[in-house]
Amino acid sequence: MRSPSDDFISRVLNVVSSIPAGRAMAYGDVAAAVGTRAARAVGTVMSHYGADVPWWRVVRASGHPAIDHEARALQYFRAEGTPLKWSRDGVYRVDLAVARHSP
DNA sequence: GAGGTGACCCAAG
DNA sequence: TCTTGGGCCACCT
Repeated sequence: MRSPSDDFISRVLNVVSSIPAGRAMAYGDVAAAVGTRAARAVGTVMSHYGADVPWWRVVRASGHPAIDHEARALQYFRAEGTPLKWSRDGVYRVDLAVARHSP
């Protein structure tokens, strides 16, 4: 049973799960990969269905990880060797210039 | 069918 | 570099 809505969710999960370790994509890039501009919808859907996909590999266009999940994502990034850019205040962001994955 | 919400994006100051 | 405001799309009630 695949409702049209599930199709959107399945596409998002499929793209995210296709991101190799050590790389990352922006929400807008995932949205574009599924044929839409709904970057926010990607985040909303991931918040409920992202438990089965590497959600930490999806970050904002600025390189910041999902809000309230920076610490959780950081552990995965360090384990996978994802290129990070550190700020003086202890905040980090993914170096999409190097880690950006093209679908 | 309509309105509100959200793990967002972009441009300007 | 950081903050503010407006806009886009899909999901839920």
